[in-house]
Amino acid sequence: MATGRTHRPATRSRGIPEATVARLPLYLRALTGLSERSVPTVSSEELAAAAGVNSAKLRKDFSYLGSYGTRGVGYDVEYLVYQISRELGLTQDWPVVIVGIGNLGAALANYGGFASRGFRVAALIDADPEMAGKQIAGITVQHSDDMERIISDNGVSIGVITTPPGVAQQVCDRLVAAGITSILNFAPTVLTVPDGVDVRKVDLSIELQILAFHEQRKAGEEAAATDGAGPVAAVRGESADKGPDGDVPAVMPA
Amino acid sequence: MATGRTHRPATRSRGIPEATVARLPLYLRALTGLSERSVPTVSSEELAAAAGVNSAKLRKDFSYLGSYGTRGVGYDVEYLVYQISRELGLTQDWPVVIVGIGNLGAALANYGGFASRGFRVAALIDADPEMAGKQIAGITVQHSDDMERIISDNGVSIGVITTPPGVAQQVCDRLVAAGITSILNFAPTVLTVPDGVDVRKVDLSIELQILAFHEQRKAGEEAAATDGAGPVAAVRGESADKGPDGDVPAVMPA
DNA sequence: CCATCTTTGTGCACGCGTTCACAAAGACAT
DNA sequence: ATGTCTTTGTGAACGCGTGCACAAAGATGG
Repeated sequence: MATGRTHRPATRSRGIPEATVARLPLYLRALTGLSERSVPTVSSEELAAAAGVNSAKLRKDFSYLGSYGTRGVGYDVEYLVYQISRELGLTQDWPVVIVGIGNLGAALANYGGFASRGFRVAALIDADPEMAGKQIAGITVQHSDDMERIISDNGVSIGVITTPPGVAQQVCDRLVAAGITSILNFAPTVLTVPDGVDVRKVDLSIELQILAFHEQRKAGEEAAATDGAGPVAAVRGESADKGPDGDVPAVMPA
Repeated sequence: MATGRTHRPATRSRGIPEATVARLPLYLRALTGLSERSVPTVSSEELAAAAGVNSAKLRKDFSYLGSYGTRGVGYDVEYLVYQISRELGLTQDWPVVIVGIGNLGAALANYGGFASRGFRVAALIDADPEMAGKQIAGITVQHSDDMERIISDNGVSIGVITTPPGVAQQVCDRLVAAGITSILNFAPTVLTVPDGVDVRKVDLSIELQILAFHEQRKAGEEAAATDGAGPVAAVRGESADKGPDGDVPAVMPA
């Protein structure tokens, strides 16, 4: 049962709760904005509003990092920017490889937010020989045959997977074997990795489906309020063309 | 003062916990795979493995939907696909607009996963007059002047924002005013919306920063284990708790 | 029909995360 | 120095999510 974990078992990294870690980048972004406007200090209330969270939560989050505030005044913006950056490991440079240079991979390569804060796209890798040699965002695409060498030579530890789902696990395995220990997965697949490797997934389809759920609920409530007749009347008409996959009529067994 | 919750206050939609809703798409994907391979039934253990979750959790999740399993046998794949699809509102068609047709917006427009299950890109909208009229993924880009009409005419209730952060809030406001009630936000900004509007955000930069945190932690532990001369060498003084006083090096990550 | 075996559905306990509420700490004015 | 005022840092309560462990339910075979 060497099954890799997909989800971190709440390791409680170093006393800093996972939920707090996930919010630190949010605070950092808000603080950077203040820093650019030369705001010297900020209260937990103000910063919380800017980050869209509860102020008590923010204070508790910061308390895990240490006592960096001054009572009666607030937090020193520059100092806090530095402390959070350091805590997140952004004072060093993280080389990143992107594997799978389709539309999404190319978009990410061009995405400014990548380079902005401690991350540097060290290489773009694709399995298509046609792609190799092409320039994207000023970076030459390399063939996946050289994956291991590229990762080793550049000391890369973070990989981004933007391949089709069919090859994602296979790519993942090679990345891990080559020394990658953190993966950001855009492919709609459950990746299995050994212990010690972190995987975070970004799944557009899932996000949309969650929105659809709430949207449906809203429509249902609204309809129930206006009238009992059905909002979802023609729901299952749908019919015809349907999927490349064996999408089925889905009969109702008892 | 404007309401504007960014985070849903755990509405507990209709007895179905939010955490469960977030996992339903995962189950649905695994089930679709089984369906394509004509697997008739599946046990909670098998399906949980395929979805990368705990089997008890999966059973509990399904219990919120009803008692759809058969003890001693498992779950009927087709039936479950239908039930989950219905619960998520995927038996109807959801028209979606994408606003901001840069690299990312174009990538999403081309993304197959969009159309695959209940979602249809009804329109691509951009503020640049140069973009208007161009064809992307077989869809003609329209100018943002027509945003309200497009949304109204097509009965769109879900919007995707892939604009630069500077205009995201403004675009969001217009979308909401035009009738959009669910937003998927890719811009690195905290969006403020009225009650009744759902926002989910996808933030590449934040995901990377979370990975960096864990990566740094791993490097630190490793270095501590192998003693002093770790691979990352000059990560930082780290050890002692810095100067408690305002001795601030304060780096400025642009 | 009864025994056995498999698998679901769930009661229960536990831990994490969130929020409230307030005492302690420091700034600032007099 | 002293009092007042602001804001932090945190103890404590609460609710949600998770996972264990098991009884109930149904299939299956004799």
